[in-house]
Amino acid sequence: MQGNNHDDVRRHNLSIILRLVHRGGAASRAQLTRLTGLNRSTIGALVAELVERGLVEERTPDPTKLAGRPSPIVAASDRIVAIAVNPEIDAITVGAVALSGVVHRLIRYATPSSPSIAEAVTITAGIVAKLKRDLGEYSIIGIGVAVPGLVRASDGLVRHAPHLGWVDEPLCDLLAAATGIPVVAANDASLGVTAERYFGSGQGLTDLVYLNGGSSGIGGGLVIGGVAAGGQAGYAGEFGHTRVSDGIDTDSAGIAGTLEAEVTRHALLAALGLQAGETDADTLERALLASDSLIVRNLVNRQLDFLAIALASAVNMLNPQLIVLGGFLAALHAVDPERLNVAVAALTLPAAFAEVSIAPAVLGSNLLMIGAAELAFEALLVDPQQDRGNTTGLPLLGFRAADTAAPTFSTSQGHPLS
Amino acid sequence: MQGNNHDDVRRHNLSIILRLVHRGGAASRAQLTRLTGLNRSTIGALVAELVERGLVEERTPDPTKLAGRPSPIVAASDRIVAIAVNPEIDAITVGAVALSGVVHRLIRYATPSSPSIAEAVTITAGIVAKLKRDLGEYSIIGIGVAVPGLVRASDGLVRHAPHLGWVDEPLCDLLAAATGIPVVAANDASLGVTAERYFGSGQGLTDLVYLNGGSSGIGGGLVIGGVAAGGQAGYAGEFGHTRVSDGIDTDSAGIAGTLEAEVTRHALLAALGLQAGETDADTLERALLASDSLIVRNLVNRQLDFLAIALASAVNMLNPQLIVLGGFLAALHAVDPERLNVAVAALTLPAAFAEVSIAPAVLGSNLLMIGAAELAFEALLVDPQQDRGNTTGLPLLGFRAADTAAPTFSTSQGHPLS
DNA sequence: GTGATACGTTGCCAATGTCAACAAATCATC
DNA sequence: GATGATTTGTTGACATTGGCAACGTATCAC
Repeated sequence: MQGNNHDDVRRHNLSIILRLVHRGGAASRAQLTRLTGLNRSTIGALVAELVERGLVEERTPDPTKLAGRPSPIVAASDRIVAIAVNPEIDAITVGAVALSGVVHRLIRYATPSSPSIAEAVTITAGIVAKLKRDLGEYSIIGIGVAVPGLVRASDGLVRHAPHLGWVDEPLCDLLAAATGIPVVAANDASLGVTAERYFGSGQGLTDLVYLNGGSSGIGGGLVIGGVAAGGQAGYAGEFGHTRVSDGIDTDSAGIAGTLEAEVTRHALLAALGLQAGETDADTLERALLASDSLIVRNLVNRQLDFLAIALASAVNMLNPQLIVLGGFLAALHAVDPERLNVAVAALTLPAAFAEVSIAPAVLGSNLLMIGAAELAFEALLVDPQQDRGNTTGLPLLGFRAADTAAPTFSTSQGHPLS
Repeated sequence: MQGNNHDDVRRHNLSIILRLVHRGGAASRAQLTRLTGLNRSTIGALVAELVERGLVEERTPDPTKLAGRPSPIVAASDRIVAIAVNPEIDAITVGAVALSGVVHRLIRYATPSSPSIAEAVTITAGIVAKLKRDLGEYSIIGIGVAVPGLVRASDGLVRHAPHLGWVDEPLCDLLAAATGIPVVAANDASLGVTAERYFGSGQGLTDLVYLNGGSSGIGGGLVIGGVAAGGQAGYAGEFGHTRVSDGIDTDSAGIAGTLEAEVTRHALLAALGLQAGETDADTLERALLASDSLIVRNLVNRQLDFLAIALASAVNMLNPQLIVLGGFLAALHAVDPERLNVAVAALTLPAAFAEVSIAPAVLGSNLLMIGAAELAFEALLVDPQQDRGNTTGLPLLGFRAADTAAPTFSTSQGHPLS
């Protein structure tokens, strides 16, 4: 229950403009005027401040067919960069993502075994140090980490990452100390839903359920009423432990009859005769679609029916607009979307089912990079004036590398923003 | 994505002060200063505006033991009134609830049979007309209806109220036309969670799950991330249709093995040898606690275990701080809270279970009156300046009865606010 | 009664968005 | 190519609002 003062208005308006150009792509000043309802002169002043802070750039107007004075294009800067990190069992992936959506760098560092927390921090810090040098002229405003496990929202403590064997590890503090850059972390599936919500199949929706099927289990994330729902401590979205049967098989948490116990990637691979380590999501989907084995088909149907029970629970409880399926759940869905639809319809209230869609995730391998970068950008998007009070005259947005060697890009590719 | 201007700041600040004194009870100006972070002079100006609009009243300071000038007490007005309506199968209950929390009137109109939509509107409009006369000097700002069924949030259409037999009834429009007062409607359980959240056991919490057990089934409501989660169309919270077993019994929607199919008030009453129509929630709870029948105890245990499955799904999915149980679910809980706790713990992730509590609803029979009134107050709380632009000099907040007959109160009782 | 403390009130100030008038840049038409 | 219509950026005056400091006021402790 905080009161508003003038600074809040300015901050809010700057925040809205920055969010619009970051998430919606470049927009003309005239478009911003219409979208925000603010006055032309106000937009002019706000954009000027964002330009001065280096957060957006103004480009010459696009040639348009309309009469009238052309409006300059406002685009999020390529030079404001977040570092996205995703530690996994066999590799650590690090990306440098600009506010504009451009992925400047994408580095996958394979590890011989599942990294300990110390190894993960050391490896990441090393990659970050290199990125600092390479991206010397860019402002690195933060690091976002997508963790395959439970992450406490308040301080980024990794409560339990079963896959990696981490328990109660202060990942954020360690990585911040090792790099000198602010670090935020969250559950990977929560970040997946963030990415899908802003840049994927959930654009513009307010009530969104995301389920991701990974090799170690099923996780998910929620957007409810337009806000990412983390729950009290950030553990929301654990769909894998939803009860779907009276079976006795247990999941990773030792609970019987859950979605994660009944619907597994492992079982699908085994039925197909594929090796776990060598099969990515696309390969699995192609193999499932190509298979004419009755055993495989029966397994798929069985898993789809269990999945439907969990989705039905979510639909009845949350009345979402869209359910997004990622990982091997997307592959399952691709085999027989109609079966899933019918099964969910049979278990839900007609009114709630009427306007829900079930769709595969559209963002591919960059999903977690985009989500983790978004997490790191959030502080800046909430308050684009973070460096106010700075009297040095220098931009203080996050860390600025001292080294100014010309950057060379190994990867440079935009979000599917437009 | 709307921009802020000056009016928004003022509106927001007025809104916050009004919410504080409405939901938190009377507060001194000095307290408001501390709570909002606003300046003393600003609080003075804002409170003066609210007083002028008749929304709050300033009282002489309470005698305090502190040194210094005493601060006037700001309290929500008794004269700003919302009308709460709850149609049920055997009666229509109408209450007149003041912004201060005082319940000026509470009228239960018994109906010989389940009312049709036309009957419900006519009966309600009659009671409202009488309330208008009786409360002539008061401003009636709106009507809130708690409907036992699915209500579309966008326009208050009653999609399906199985208990009453209503399908796609434009209740809000009909009642607004019959009374001349703006009407809003929502699902009764959603309003229950609103009431519990602001005035009951969920005060100050941001993530809250509410399940209510009624004679016709099990409904519920959610507060997620501090906002009431209605889902895309307002149908969220239908916990009754969560799958809890592989059983073949079906619920009111024809779905088998759901919470509502396995956990019923009817079965409890039958085991106790009680009549449905004559047993209220308290009586049921006392009978359950007093019973030493093994059959009853086994049934209770069975129902508690099924309830635990549904609650565990909610905990894993939503990571709430509190689960509130109302109606006969509170009675079930009272019999053996520990059994329920243990059963939920066994089905949830330890991290998510660690900080969740399961508690009975504390608001009694006034629950829906308070929730429905809150729904009607919401527009005023969002924008206390609703009548700006009014040049007549008269207060235009909602309807003002023409008749000024001195009101006599049949019921006058405060919320459990303080 | 005196001082300390806490708080309301008042007048001035700074920040911000709005508005209206004007300038600039484009398209359509002649 | 000149002209008008249209759209938009720019500029300066303006209104509104909350912050702030000085002052006044009401209580308590001694």
